[in-house]
Amino acid sequence: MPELPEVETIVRGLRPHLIGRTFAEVELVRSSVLRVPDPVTFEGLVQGAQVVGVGRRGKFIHLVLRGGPHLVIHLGMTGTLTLRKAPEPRLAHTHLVLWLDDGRELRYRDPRRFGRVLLGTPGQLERLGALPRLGPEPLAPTFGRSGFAESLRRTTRPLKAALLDQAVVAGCGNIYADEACFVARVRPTRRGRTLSRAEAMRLGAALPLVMRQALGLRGSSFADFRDGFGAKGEAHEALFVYGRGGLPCVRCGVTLRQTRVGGRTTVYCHRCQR
DNA sequence: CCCCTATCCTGAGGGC
DNA sequence: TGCCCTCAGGATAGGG
Repeated sequence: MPELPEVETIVRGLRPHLIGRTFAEVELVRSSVLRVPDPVTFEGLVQGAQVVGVGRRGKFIHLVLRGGPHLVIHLGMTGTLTLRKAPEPRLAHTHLVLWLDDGRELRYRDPRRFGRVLLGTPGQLERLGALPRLGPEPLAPTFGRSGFAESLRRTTRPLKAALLDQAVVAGCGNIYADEACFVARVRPTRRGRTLSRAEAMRLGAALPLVMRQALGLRGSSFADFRDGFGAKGEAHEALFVYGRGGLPCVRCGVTLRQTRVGGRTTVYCHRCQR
């Protein structure tokens, strides 16, 4: 499941390879991955367009095209965006192939199809309501002053549900929500309202910390995540709680508890986290 | 307004 | 060996 560190790994890897390149050919294999008006316009606008920027907002990848439109890609659960030499075999569930002017292909693949592709200027996409409202960026230097900690203290939802809400904080998913709660020593089941100022501040510090750590290890690869060249990350080997229900807490040794919060599997240490 | 649940989708893994 | 069942979860629609 690509979250912020995984998406940022892809963006940083692809950027120097894509900037300045032109999309020579567009192959839209499964047009239902497009969530914008019509496939014909899509192909017309993307074909021949030059990439002038590669960025990220939350879990959305933005390929900025000359003239203003953004090709926006969300990877959902199982999406990958990889650069390949044309003759390399194409995996099943490859929904979109963009041929570059240097003989390589940018391939968008997503077996579970929770991802999507958008195209439009930022203004157009906003008017269409195609992009959700996104909260502050955990890696931004201003994150500490973004009001994130305060917004946690205003909700009656469980912490876990608030952390997964992209309007509260951009880019957090199931892995790093659990990891941040562990580092901040707060139970993900706690209602936001019940947090002390100190606990909310600890979460505000923990989230950028766990994400920077994961980014340094090029993301967590369980089943699906691959970087822009098909390689796995190593961050999953350094996780404290995610995927470790029933195993001993790395801090105190007690058995980690696994439960469901906000419809998601949630793992925490009932001794370290209060 | 806010919160919660069901839904989309495929592949992996367990049980028999 | 193969079949069936369950489970994984990001975002969103719709109900309470």
